[in-house]
Amino acid sequence: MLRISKLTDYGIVLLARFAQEPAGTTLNAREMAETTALPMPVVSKMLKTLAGAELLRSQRGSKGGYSLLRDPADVTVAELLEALEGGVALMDCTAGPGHCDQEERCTVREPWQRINSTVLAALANVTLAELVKPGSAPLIGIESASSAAAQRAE
Amino acid sequence: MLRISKLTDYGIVLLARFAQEPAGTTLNAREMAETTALPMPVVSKMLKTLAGAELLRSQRGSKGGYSLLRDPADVTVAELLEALEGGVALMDCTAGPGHCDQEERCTVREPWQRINSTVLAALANVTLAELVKPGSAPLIGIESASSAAAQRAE
DNA sequence: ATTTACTGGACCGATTCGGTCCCCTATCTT
DNA sequence: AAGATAGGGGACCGAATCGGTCCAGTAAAT
Ligand code: FES
Ligand code: FES
Repeated sequence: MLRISKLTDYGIVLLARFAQEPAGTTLNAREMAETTALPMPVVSKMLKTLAGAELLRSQRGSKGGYSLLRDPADVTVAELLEALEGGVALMDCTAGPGHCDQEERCTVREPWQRINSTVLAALANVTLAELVKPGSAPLIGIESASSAAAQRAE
Repeated sequence: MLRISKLTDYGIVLLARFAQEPAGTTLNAREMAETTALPMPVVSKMLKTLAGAELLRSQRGSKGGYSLLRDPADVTVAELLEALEGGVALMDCTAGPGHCDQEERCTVREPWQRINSTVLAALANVTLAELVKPGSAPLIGIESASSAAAQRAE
């Protein structure tokens, strides 16, 4: 259904939570679980993943926790998906040659590549900072696109 | 991994196959299986689905088969995904209220809606006809988006 | 009546998803 | 040094989805 996984969403929620704090704030898993009302094991798991992706810095031991490693304005949603879901490829075929055994016959392959690029571009154009601050939404081509779609619908 | 299912892809390949023929051409499941080199049961299943979605007209009996019901230039990729995968909702939460039990707390919900709209718009801007004819690719904002992403990457 | 071909749905193995648990190691506090 | 705290790594599990097959039924042409 063209959906990203719930876990990934949770991961992003967590990251957004960090982005709301002053830069460098350290929060531990328990605190995160409380403020997001998510089950502790899930929070822990996702934080680990995010740390592994070099998005969070982890600090062990008592008084430990996680802190945001990068400027929220520099982290794109595309990157997050990359880190949490291992890449954005609308279909196996899009990921590169060798994934589909009928790449020759297939006439739709190349157009899909372009579509995939478009989607990726859309995701790369939104940053973590923009996820936190509502209001200004500099999403590319959304008006032109939706109006075009509206025209088409007539 | 933000991917559409293989079956869906196959369905689109089949549809594209029809779009290449003169309008109204009737092809049966066996023929489709041959020209696409896909296993017959799969082809059959997807054709049924497509017929159910009112994209193909089905004709039973001997000399029967399927034929394209709509003008390829009027069918958008977004529609296809809608029909084959039951909607485009990046995450459960995006599909509407009541899917996620923390809609209140969640600060990322609304921004995601916009992102979802953007992706949807991108998909709604490509028609079946454009999938078949390569070359001209009027994908929205792809240059502006990729250049914006490039700027960001610096 | 026979043959062709779509229809509807059951069904199955394999993978992924969502989520939990446990043991280990690092660090801070006292 | 001892104890408490907190992350790291990974196994693990049930449930849902995915990819694909199969078959009994029905409509149409000849
Ligand atoms: S390349 Fe895989 S279906 Fe087109
Ligand atoms: S509304 Fe479901 S996670 Fe934000």
